[in-house]
Amino acid sequence: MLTPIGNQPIEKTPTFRDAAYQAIKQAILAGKIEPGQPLVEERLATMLQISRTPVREALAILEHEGLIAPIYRRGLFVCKLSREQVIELFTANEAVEPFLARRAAFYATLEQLAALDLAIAEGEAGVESGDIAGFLRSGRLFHAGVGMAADNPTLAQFVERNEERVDLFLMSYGKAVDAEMMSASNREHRAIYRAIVERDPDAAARLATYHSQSSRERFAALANDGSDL
Amino acid sequence: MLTPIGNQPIEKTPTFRDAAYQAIKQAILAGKIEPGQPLVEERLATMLQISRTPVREALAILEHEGLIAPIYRRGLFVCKLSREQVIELFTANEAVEPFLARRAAFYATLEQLAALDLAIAEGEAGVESGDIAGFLRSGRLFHAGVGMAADNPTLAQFVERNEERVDLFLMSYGKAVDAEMMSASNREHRAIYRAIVERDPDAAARLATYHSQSSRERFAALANDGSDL
DNA sequence: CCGGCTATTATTGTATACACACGTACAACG
DNA sequence: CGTTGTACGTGTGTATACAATAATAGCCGG
Repeated sequence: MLTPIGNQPIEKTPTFRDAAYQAIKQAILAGKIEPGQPLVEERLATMLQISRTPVREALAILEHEGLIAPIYRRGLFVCKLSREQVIELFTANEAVEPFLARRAAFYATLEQLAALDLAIAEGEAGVESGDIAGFLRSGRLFHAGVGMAADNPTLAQFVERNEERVDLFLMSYGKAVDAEMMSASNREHRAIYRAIVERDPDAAARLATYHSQSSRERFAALANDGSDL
Repeated sequence: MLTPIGNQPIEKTPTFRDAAYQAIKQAILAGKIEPGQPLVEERLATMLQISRTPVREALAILEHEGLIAPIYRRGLFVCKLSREQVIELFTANEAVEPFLARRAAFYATLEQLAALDLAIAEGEAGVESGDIAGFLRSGRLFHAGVGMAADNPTLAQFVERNEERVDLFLMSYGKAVDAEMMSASNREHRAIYRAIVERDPDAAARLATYHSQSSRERFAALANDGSDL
């Protein structure tokens, strides 16, 4: 929690804006909003039982985050990134994840390790049941967890935002994500987790590098044959 | 410029919100708003000759960026980070800057190199004239320039945002930033620049690592003796 | 049947109005 | 003299009203 003065925690703000931000973001990431369809402010407002004002403020933030984008006086749309933009996001994470994994091996608390374990388990469950959105969510949970364990909220948040945008892309091309890719990703997550548990920073960093790169390569390969990517 | 569909550039949105965002952000970064004093929406609105609505949307974004923070129903204030939070930002940049410098050595165009040169010159001028805000601004320009040259806007923006927040902190303790620190920083910038010009990725990355670390250490040392840090 | 023009509608962008909470000043009271 | 309660002002948080523009439907002519 960010504070104006020093870092003394302040009371949470129960504003409609924050609630709308969370609700809309979750709706987008859960795929409940058809990509390509506009996010109509009035509709969102009535759904959330509030007025357009806080909805607009929430949307302004989501736009700044890069999840949605406006066409002037036409509406806001869920972002459809280009292949190049997605690869850029993968590359960005490549720079950060090894750093985070290394630090996580130093600083992770037992609770944080448990959270990682849980995220991996959820991912494996997602593969079993073929729940792509759930699988992707667990992946975000894992990477965010590593970020938190690395004791650097700034970087953790950065990685999480990138993952969100990538996942949003992958979801709209859900058919392209196959079980083999998902389980490969899970295996790599578990390997990173083990290195962190064993407090082996070099291995954690190395495995994170490998995971980042192969994620990007898996995507690039997929995007090359992909019909409409 | 981010787009909803694919990556076809769209017409710029001439909204008051964007104008307010830029204006307020610049005002904050130029130190024109006394830290500790609240940002009163009505005042900002009358200054910019617009209503509170777009001002509020701009402020919501700035809050999300971490430049300002609210106290519920009391107002928005320019963030005063703690020493730990600033070090966290330095650490975050440490993870990213070598990566960017390395890539910049590969991808930088001549125009981008010229921009870097200009930024460094501006920094040296800032040291001469003792213009701390100008010096800091040129530093942001340099780092943002390396980010752009590295052909990864996502990472570039991340570094720039972190720099902004750090600089905001340094400005409020302006007296603590002495000429020796500034010129050391400039020297390191120029060294990185040279490595990029010579297309030497390893040297660029190494020098960027050194620069990031010594920046953090300079700050930490300063924050340790500093009277009221 | 189809293309172009106009009227209507829908939705954004902005302004204004209202409600509520917090801070302050001052008075009443112990 | 200190404390408490209350009235008032300031400013946020939210709702509503208005303006401008792009999409759409209807209409007419070919």
